[in-house]
Amino acid sequence: MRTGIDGFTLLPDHLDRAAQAQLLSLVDDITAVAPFDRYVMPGSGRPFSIDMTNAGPLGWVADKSGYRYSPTHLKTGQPWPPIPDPLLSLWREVAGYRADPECCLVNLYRGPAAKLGLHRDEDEQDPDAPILNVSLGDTAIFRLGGATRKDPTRSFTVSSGTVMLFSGPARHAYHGIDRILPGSSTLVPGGGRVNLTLRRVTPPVPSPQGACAFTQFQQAFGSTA
DNA sequence: AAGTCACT
DNA sequence: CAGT
Repeated sequence: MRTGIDGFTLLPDHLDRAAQAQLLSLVDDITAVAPFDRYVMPGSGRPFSIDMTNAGPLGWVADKSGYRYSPTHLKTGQPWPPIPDPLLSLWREVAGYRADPECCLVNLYRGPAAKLGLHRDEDEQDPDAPILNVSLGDTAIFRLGGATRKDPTRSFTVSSGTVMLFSGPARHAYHGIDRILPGSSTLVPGGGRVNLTLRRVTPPVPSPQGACAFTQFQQAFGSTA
């Protein structure tokens, strides 16, 4: 589907109700191990308005010191649970990337105050891998801009089962969630929206360019010297 | 500022 | 609703 920004793909209703319910159930399994957390913003220490957790070898975290990827949950200290197979399958089907994602960030938007301001995903070391986004539950008003904060933005709704892919230029585009439309879905008990974003964090080996055998050896086996 | 708001 |  074309939308104005190169590399952006919108797939409304890509997942049927059964698939949505399955993913939500898998999110329950994730949060049983890695409970939702309410991060605070770097510097200000003000809390986000949404709850977050992760699956995968690396999880996106935030605290007063900054944004980063962590192999463990900030509060429990435990590793994140693995990314469920159906999500890996979805990535392989839709993302068109040669390596699997390392992070599934789970965002829970609940209540009228839940939003996420315009931002770019720029904490990943692999700048080329696409980002895959899955909407579950209540409809959100999503905003998509461009490469800089000054670029024009436009908003549109994303309902449960919608999948979005950000590749190429859209991979680094500003985006955010303006608000949630309460009561727009019955999928999430008690209402709310669950958003999943699948990210590749580290560059896969061997790297596409710079295919130096020694570098590949170092990347594969680690360098201790 | 992965924020919030008032105003056009 | 989009921009400041």
